[in-house]
Amino acid sequence: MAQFMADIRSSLVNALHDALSSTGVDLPEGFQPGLERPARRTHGDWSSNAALALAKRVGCNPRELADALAEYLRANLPEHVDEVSVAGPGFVNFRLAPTWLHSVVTDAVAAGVDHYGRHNFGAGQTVIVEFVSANPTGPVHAGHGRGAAYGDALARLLERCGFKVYREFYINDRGTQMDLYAASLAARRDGKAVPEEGYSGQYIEDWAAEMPRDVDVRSWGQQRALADQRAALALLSVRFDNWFSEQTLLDSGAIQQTLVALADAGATYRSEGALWLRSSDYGDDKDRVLIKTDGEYTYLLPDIAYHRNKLERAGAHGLLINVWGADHHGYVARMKAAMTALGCDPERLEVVITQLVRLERDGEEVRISKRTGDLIELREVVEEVGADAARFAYLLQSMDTSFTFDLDKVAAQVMENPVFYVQMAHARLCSIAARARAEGVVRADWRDVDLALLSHERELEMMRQIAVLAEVIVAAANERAPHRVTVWLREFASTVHGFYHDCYVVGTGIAPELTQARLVLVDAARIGLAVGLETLGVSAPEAM
RNA sequence: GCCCACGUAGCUCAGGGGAAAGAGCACUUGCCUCCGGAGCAAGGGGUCGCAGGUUCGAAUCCUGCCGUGGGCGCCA
Repeated sequence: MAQFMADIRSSLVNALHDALSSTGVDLPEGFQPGLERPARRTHGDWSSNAALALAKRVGCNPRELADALAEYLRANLPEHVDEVSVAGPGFVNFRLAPTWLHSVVTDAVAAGVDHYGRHNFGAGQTVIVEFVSANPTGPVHAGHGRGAAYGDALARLLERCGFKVYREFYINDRGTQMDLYAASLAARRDGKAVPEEGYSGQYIEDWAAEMPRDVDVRSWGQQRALADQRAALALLSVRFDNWFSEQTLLDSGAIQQTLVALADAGATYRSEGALWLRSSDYGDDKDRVLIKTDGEYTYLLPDIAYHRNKLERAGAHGLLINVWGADHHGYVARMKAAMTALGCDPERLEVVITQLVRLERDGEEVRISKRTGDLIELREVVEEVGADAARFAYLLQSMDTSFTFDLDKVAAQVMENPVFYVQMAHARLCSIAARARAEGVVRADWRDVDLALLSHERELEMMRQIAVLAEVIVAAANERAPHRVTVWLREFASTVHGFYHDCYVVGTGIAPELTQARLVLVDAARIGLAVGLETLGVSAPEAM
């Protein structure tokens, strides 16, 4: 599996190193020959720009250097390499032997869905991924869905890379917004107008109507909102390991301890009746208030205490990843400043900003507005389009782009909807295997099957892409970019449909040995699709 | 005004130092004796926002400008 990929890669890098030293090039400190997959297959399976990068230093023509490297490499062919060539301005291209692809297939089949594309470079490291963290003052809306799908997919990717991951939701269950929320609920229950700056929206009416008379409004309202959020997120298959209450930080004294720690660090001062954090000493634009003149904490102070708590739980080498909406980006500098003031490495806190979501229905924009109360709830979105389609749509693009979620298109169970295209590819592979069973084909052990029979371009392409998946998972995890997996899935599904169309597996005209080889390939491809879908948290149905 | 992200095909978006710019949708045209046609194949469609710079090489990195969205609270 990934083991093999690492091996082919390092074997090529080592070979390039040897070739370079044979030419007597004196290499810059720590030089690593570049090795990448060429955009065009005609350029080979792997390509190195080492000659281009070093030509100037050596003082010769890049082609000449590339020729010298290629000559050495041809005389000392690394394993699985069929051909070494020089092309373009001075690229050294490697073409691999089919044996390489055969091991890709057997690795995938041997590893299965649970182990293929699994890596262990994260072993021993804890990551706390905090996401959604909506206020407990109402339902989660469609915009939260993006953070929810993203946070969970990122967690899954990190888990596949060996990290110990905690999914965490921070509950702002105290402060001004909670007061306003409780006041709004009480007002509507009593048939009065909601207070100024209060919460309106239909859900306030509904919840106020179902609220018993003799309850603590705050507490009841909070439980009501949390239950609703939890249920809506569960509909999207997002579950948290920890729902962390801000109130517990007050109860445990953690906030007081944080104040003391900040004061000890000389990072606070009193001015104009408030307590300030010297955040501008630590990279923020300005200083920030921690305790208001009325004695109440700002949002920031408990949140600093919370991050301190998380760092402690994550351990010495632990990492915190926060997923915040674009409307919170201005908050990043002050939180990092606070972490720095407390003497911890700000690098251990990573904040991913997700750009906002635009909703469309029938090509018309649907406003996600809290003020008017006509927000589209996440629950509505999931109920309308389904959890799989919603997640796939949320994870289709980079989090850096604000994207348009078209409810009609995402809901459509048709080919133009990528999630069905990908799931269909998986179902088709399953149906081939089922067909083989129904036809009474006895599957040989994959170790006894001659994979050299797989020579159709569709088959070769499938094998190459299965190999790429293992790298895609690493890149997606390291770049915090689950959409890389989504992109791979779409491309791979396209190859699978092509294979399905061109390469029959069972049938009267198919040689039994070829059927066997293709059944193994079908299994490997099915595993690839299932692994990709699993890292996104999208189901891989056997039939549709 | 300052800060962040984005600007790539008609639309939604990949690619984020390398070789001739990609996908899906939409449009045009082919393909069902046979594992599900919910599919496959072919075609048209681009000054990669604009202008400089760095580099052997820039859609990609840097600077400025223009445009879009978001932020700039003792709200969260």
